[in-house]
Amino acid sequence: MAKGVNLKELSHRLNLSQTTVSRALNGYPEVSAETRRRVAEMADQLGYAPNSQARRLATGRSMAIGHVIPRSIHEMMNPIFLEFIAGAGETYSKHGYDMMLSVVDDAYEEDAYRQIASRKKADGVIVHGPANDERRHLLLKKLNLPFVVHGRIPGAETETSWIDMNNRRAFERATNLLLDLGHTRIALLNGLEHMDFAHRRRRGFEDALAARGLSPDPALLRSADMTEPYGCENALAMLGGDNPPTAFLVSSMISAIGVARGIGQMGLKTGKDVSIITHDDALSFLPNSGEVPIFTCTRSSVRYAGQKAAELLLAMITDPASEPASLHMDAELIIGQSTGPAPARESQNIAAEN
Amino acid sequence: MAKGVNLKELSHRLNLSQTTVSRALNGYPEVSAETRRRVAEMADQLGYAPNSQARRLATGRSMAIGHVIPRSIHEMMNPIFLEFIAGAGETYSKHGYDMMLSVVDDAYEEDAYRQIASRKKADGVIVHGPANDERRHLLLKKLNLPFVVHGRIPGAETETSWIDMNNRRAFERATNLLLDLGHTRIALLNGLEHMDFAHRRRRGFEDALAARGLSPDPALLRSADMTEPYGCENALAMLGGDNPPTAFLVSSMISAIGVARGIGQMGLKTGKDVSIITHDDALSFLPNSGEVPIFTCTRSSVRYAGQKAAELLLAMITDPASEPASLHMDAELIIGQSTGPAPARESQNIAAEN
DNA sequence: GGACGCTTTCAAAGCGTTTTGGAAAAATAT
DNA sequence: ATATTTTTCCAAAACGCTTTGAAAGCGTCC
Repeated sequence: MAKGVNLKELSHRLNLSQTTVSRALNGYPEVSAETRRRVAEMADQLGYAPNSQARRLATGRSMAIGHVIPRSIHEMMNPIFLEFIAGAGETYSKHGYDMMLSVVDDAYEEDAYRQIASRKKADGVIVHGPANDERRHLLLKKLNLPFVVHGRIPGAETETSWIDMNNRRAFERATNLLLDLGHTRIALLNGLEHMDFAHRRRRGFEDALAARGLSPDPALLRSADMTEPYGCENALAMLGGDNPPTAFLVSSMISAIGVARGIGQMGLKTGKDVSIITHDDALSFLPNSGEVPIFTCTRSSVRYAGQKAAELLLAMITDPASEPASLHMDAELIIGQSTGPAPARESQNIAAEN
Repeated sequence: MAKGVNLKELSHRLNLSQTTVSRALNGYPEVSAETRRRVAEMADQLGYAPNSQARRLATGRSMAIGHVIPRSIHEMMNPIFLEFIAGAGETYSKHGYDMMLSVVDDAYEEDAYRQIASRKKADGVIVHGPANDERRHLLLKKLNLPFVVHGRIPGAETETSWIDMNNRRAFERATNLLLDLGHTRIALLNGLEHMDFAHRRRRGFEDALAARGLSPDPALLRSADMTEPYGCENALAMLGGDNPPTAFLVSSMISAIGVARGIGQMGLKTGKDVSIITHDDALSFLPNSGEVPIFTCTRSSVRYAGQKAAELLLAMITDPASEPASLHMDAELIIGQSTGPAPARESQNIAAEN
């Protein structure tokens, strides 16, 4: 309704001191029920809302969480990231925090963190997409800026707070499923393997193979940005080769869709001639959740991860003395239409079947 | 380096007043070159960075742009949105602005705008995904909060600042291309038509048909959230019907991929048996840009739109007296592999061919 | 009837900037 | 040598809130 009413004006109208009004509004105990009521009423009537800059200056807390994202679009700056953000944003709103996004040139990423710390732009940050040679956590520790990692930083698992899915285990289980179905020539279309999550997925894949005495064929391993054409092109190339795979393990639904397209173009049938298992981040615009999902998948809600990461961070900010905490989530393995038994070709030597 | 140096401390070390130091750092003219140099040097050495909250309070400008996004995921909260955000974010960083994202329950959307205004959380906002019965602009005008619309608000085109692509014309041209190729049974898989952009696309489609004396078959019109299954399911349903379409006009690459999948499942070939034209927002993880793109498309970079919208808004904030401005962009019509002449079936009456 | 405790209120001092209104110093003009 | 302008700097007042430290009011206990 009314505009520009500040605390001074409001307290003046009430014949009260700013102190009392402030206390009344912020729920401090040392103010009588009657005054509190009066204050609330008048505040409502005049449409008073505290200026956030002033409050932030006075309290020394910025009530904002920073997310810095490098401008170049790699693995991270993709729909998965958005879904995570959405989840985190919900939590922030619920707790009265703001979300601050900084899109910066790659070269200025470190600078962005420094500024957040020195100019007090945020009370904490979320670190996205940790790489194998991650260093951001060192900087953040130095800056004394609370943070939570989405993913894990190799070698720093115990000294940082993070939330991650069990990537290794998910891909191990997926690979086992394919092996159980009789597939032995399995292609892995992974994300960029300098990223921690992709690295772990690779390990899960290899571990599962190794457990059955198999080792991956380098000709069937790929690592790249998870686009749709990436899936299609590699499916075409591999299926057109002399010793084609009978199954694909894919790191992202988007690429899996590409693989399916490639399979179709070769005149083959997904789930019959060639199997696909993909990881499914439960993105809202790529639902894979029918009664029988299109893709057999390992599924883990990245939106949920966002919510939890935010909660973790907020708790850290509230209690700075708290120990690093972490949340390790297991992905569900969900059977869909894209997998089936390995086609019986020139009987490959699958001896160790039980 | 050093931490917690504030202006007082810094000026003390320099034997200068806060005024002078502030002026030197902010590039005001009334300070000698020599002092400016000294100040800069010491500031650098002590790692001084002005506290943003304090600065904001003093200047009365929050140096932030707000984006409020309702929590429910409709047309908007999708990768297209992210790409727009990325574009806008680049511009903000370049100009020293922060981006503030608010993810709120749908019921609190209006509240979010009110808070941004009353608590001075942002100097302006971007309005995303205007609907046919849009009302947010009225609220924002009342709140006196500068804003730029991504898209157009029907009926308020001249009194608001906006940036949009020419949706109607893009779909008109796309439809004409199909008509020129001999297609007359064209399906339209549109976005949610209570959104302005979808509504315009529909009009472009209908106008093109009407110009050739044709009218759309209601059985071939769909409007929904632009997911992948949406494309596939409708392709299957329509192609399985008695009078199937020979071409699909689709509002999003994601759904177009679904359509292609459906076509494949029917044992048909995209670009030969059935044509597809889609709108392509130039999303980074869905490249459609090979020498001959997979999909014939109308293309318009939504990231660029984000940059421009941000520039527009920043200009409005700098000069509040400025008139509403707008940017109307035409989409490119790009020929890819997904279109071809209409298959000669039981010779439909295509008389008006020239 | 004074000391004590409890509740309720307040004046004033921050928080860390920018900005206003001068003033001292230096340069230029008369 | 004095008057006038220009350059360079400063002390203090915002900005709008929270918080500290103190005091007023009031009932109660010896």
